Amino acid sequence: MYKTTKVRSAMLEIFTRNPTPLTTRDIILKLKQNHLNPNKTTVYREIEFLNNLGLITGVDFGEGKKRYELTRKHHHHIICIKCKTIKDISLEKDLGLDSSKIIKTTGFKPISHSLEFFGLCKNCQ
Amino acid sequence: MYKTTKVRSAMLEIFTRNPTPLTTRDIILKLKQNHLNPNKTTVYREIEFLNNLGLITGVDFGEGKKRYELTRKHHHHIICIKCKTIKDISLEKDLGLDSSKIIKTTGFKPISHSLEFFGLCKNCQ
DNA sequence: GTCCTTGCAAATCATTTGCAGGCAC
DNA sequence: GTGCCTGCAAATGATTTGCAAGGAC
Repeated sequence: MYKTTKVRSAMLEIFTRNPTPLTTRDIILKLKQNHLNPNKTTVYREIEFLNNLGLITGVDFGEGKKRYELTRKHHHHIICIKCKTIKDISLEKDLGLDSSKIIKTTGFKPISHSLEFFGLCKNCQ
Repeated sequence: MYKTTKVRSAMLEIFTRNPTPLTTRDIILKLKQNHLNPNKTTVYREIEFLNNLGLITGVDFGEGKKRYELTRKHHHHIICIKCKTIKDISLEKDLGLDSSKIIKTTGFKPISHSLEFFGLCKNCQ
């Protein structure tokens, strides 16, 4: 059975408090602020654990590293190409609408998609 | 001024012949088939060169590595989560429509976006 | 006490950098 | 000959793995 460890509780709390997709580095820094100094291996394994449970979800902005955020209602992000600030975006029309068309034109059965926007935040414009 | 080298010509031809986004590894393999054995550093630098000229465009499926394809009309992809086969997708309605809404709700000025689909190809279903 | 968790060191993988030598023009 | 191109080795950064020790229940 799963165990309630310090790192686990702290990471869940960090994800809960931070609405922004976090890198492993971000997480380790925030754990330090909580007076926890786990090995990065532990953090990677805990990420995998929470991800497998579906509690967190991976996001990739093509930065060469993954980010993770608490799993919640389907949404997208816009990331500032200068300062990397991230904001959520919700599109009213769902892209899933195109499923039948994708099946027809490609033969693929779509399961999920990733849609991320890039731009300039208010400060960096 | 730019020079016409064997690797440069071969890579351009490879991108032209292959409609699918290629990894560095893919490119090196295909160069070998063309009896070229360049150092991977050379390939990375050539990718950067062609990318800076805008001749090729980077694509990221969250695989932990980048892919590149010949630059052409805006489109998206669907990748098979099992065998990694990739197919193009064109959506009639452009997502740029949401720009003004994004500006209003987030304060960000959107510049580009990445939209990739994941699913199962005909064989893997 | 059992077995999940953790730490540490080392390995793996994609990508980058510094520097010296090589080739296109 | 000049200046871009290339190779090689080593560095960097993210992520993974093996194994032995530690801690939750």
